[in-house]
Order: sequence, then C-alpha cells, then structure tokens
Amino acid sequence: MQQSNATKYVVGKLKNYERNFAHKKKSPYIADKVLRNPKSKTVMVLSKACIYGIQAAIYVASVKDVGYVSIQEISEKLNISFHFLTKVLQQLTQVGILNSYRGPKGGVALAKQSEHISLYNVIAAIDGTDIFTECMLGLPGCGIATPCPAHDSWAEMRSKLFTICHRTTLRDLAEKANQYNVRLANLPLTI
Amino acid sequence: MQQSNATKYVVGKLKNYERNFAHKKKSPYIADKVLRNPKSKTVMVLSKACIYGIQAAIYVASVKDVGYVSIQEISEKLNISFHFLTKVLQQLTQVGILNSYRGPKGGVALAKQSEHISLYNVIAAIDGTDIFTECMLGLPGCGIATPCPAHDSWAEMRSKLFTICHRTTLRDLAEKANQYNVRLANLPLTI
DNA sequence: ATAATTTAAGACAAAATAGGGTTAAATCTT
DNA sequence: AAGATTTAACCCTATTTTGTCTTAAATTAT
Repeated sequence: MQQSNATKYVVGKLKNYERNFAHKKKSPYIADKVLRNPKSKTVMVLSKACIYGIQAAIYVASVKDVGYVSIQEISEKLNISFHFLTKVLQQLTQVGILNSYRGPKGGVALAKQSEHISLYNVIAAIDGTDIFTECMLGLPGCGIATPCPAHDSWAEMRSKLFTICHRTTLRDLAEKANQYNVRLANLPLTI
Repeated sequence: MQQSNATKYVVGKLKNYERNFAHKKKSPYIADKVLRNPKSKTVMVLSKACIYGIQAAIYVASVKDVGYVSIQEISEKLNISFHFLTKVLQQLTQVGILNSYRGPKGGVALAKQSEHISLYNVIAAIDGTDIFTECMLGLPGCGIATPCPAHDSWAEMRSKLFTICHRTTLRDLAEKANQYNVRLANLPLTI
C-alpha cells in the first residue's frame, strides 16, 4: 500500500509524540479560564523580543571598548537565549540601528552614535509602531471622525508614550545603566 | 501487541493530522524573523480577551433596558467569538463586576452602577495589574533601590496610564458609545 | 590553504493566546 | 412535567510568540 506524503510526514512524527507524551500522565484539567496560568508573565506592553532588543542595545551602547561585541557575550551578560537574541538583533541590523560582522572578533556594534538612536527607533524596529498609533481597542481607523469611546483618554496616553520614547536615547539609557545600582537585566543569583 | 495509552492517544490524533496536513503543500518557508507575518495585529497593550471584556462591559452599560443582556447578543453586536467572550465575561462575573443569570431571559448585567466601575477594574480583572506596576523591561523588583535604566521615564508613563484608567468609568464610556459617530467595535461592512 | 570563530538562515519544538465545539446545570415557558 | 434557552464547564484545535538546534556563509588567525 502506498503512503501519501502527508501520511509519511505524520507517521514520522509519531515517534516524537510517543516520546513526548509517554511521560505525561494525562495532565489534570486546568480551569479553562481565558488566562490560564502562564509560567512567565506574558501580558506586557512590549514583546519579549523587543525587551531583549532594548536591553542588548543599551548593553552595546554602554560598553566602553570600540569594536564589535559578540552576541554570545551579550546573551550571557543579560541572561537571554543566544539564538533568539541573534534573530532580534538581526532586525536591528536590518533597519540600520546596528552593524554586524562575522568571524572572529565579530559581533554587533551601534551603527550610529548612541545619542542618535531613540527608544522609539528600537521599539519601532521590533514591535512596530502600533503602540504609538493604535487606539486602546485596536479599532482600525479610530480617529476624530469615528472615534472609539476611549479615544480621547487613550490619545493622551499614547502622546505620553510617544514623547518619552522619542526623547530617551540609547546614550541616556547607557549612562544610567553604568550607574552602580542600576540593573539592566534579570540575572540569576550568583553565589 | 498492547498499545500504551500514549500510543492510543497519538494514533487517535493521526487521522486529524492526516486531514490537516493533506491539503497543505509543504508551506513555503517564511523568512524566520522574530515577528513573522501574523494574520492579525498582535503587539498590543491589552490582550484580545481584555479588549473584548471592555467592549462588552461598555455595551452592557450602554443598553437602556434593565435586565440581563445575552452574551449571544453582545457577541453578535460586537463581532466577537461567542465562546471566547463567554469565558472572558465569566472572569468579570467572578470578580463581581457582572452578574450572570442562566435560562431564558438570562445573560449578564452590571453588578454595580456603571459610574462605580472603572476601566482599571475591568483591565485588572482580565489582564491583571502588571501593566500598572511593572517596569518597561519587566524586571522583577524594579524600584528606586535597584532601578532599570528606563525606570524614571516608565514610571511617568505608568502614572499616566493609571490615572486615566482610574478616572474613566463605564458610565463615561457608555455615554460616549451612545453618541452617533462613535464606534465600539470593528464591525464588518453591512450592505 | 586550513581551521577556528561568529553571524545568518533555516527547521522545528514549546508555550501562550485565541477560538470553536459539546455537554452539564440552571431557569424560564408551556 | 417537558421542552426551550442560556450560562458554566470541559475539551480540543489554531495561531502566534518564544526558544533550541543545525547548517551555511563570512571572516580572522595560523
């Protein structure tokens, strides 16, 4: 009997499922709330990718040495997954916030002076500009002509966010990050 | 030969996978950016569940009739998945923002007067209070003693958000929603 | 040239949110 | 009492984000 490609594909996965589920004893039902019980915080203004990008950008800006900083070093210092961070930083490279260089002594470096890169630039590159432009309810085209009920209030909020993110540069953040009591990342306890 | 429960479980799924993958022609690889190409907007301050909850609460508050409003009606008027909305509204019921009633003429109703329910109450019930308390980078314990580099800026933003959400009540929003040009939901075009 | 190092790219797994059904329980109508 | 209606609960699928691993390409060092 001939197997379709789909069948082969699925049968190939069977072993994986077998292994994955074998040790799972039909996990007890968890109350089917909309928000179940996430293992890590998930409701946030910025995505994880964006937070990592900001942290890394601040880190690079705060390093004194000229030259490239390896992503490996950044990921270790900030306790971020290396591979995930690599992809995030690729986005910053693609929009011209970072330069990257392969090979030994390679890594990433700021493509401009740190005072010319704003928080807005970094956020826009990774999460996009929606949080600066969209209404609270996410209605397309929410504006003065056909506003949502929260339009005015939210416009006030957005305006604040916009101002803060525009006026804050990587240089400002890097300076603060170099102060003795300031933390840039959530590091595990060291002994 | 005896099959383990895991095997039975997996084999049972085989048919589903077969059906699901059969018509998918090994979908072309989409550039593995961190943000691929979501079909709907996903980076947002509030979760979809929270947005639906707010919309529904405003709708209930804006309906003149006393008595219960059925979730079916709400979901149709606001173009929201009925089952999903049901779960969201259960959360609002559990914290005492709504009352629910089963059976014919059942539905949900505000448990308090609309001017005594703030936007903050609704958001906190569904998405939690993180956006009102957490720092931009989500670092646990970010505060004056050990701030993150963006602490001061973000505190300013949070404060704005907090003020706005506290002072805005369902009554305010419902009044606006009843104005002729105001939209409460993203409705499909009607002919 | 060869080997080592480092980013880029691709494939996939895991975890979270969003969404869709079915059955149970409560309540009204007849 | 029987049937209809509506929320509650349960179970599963789909989509998106996050995380891991492998291979390719670029570059330096030997």
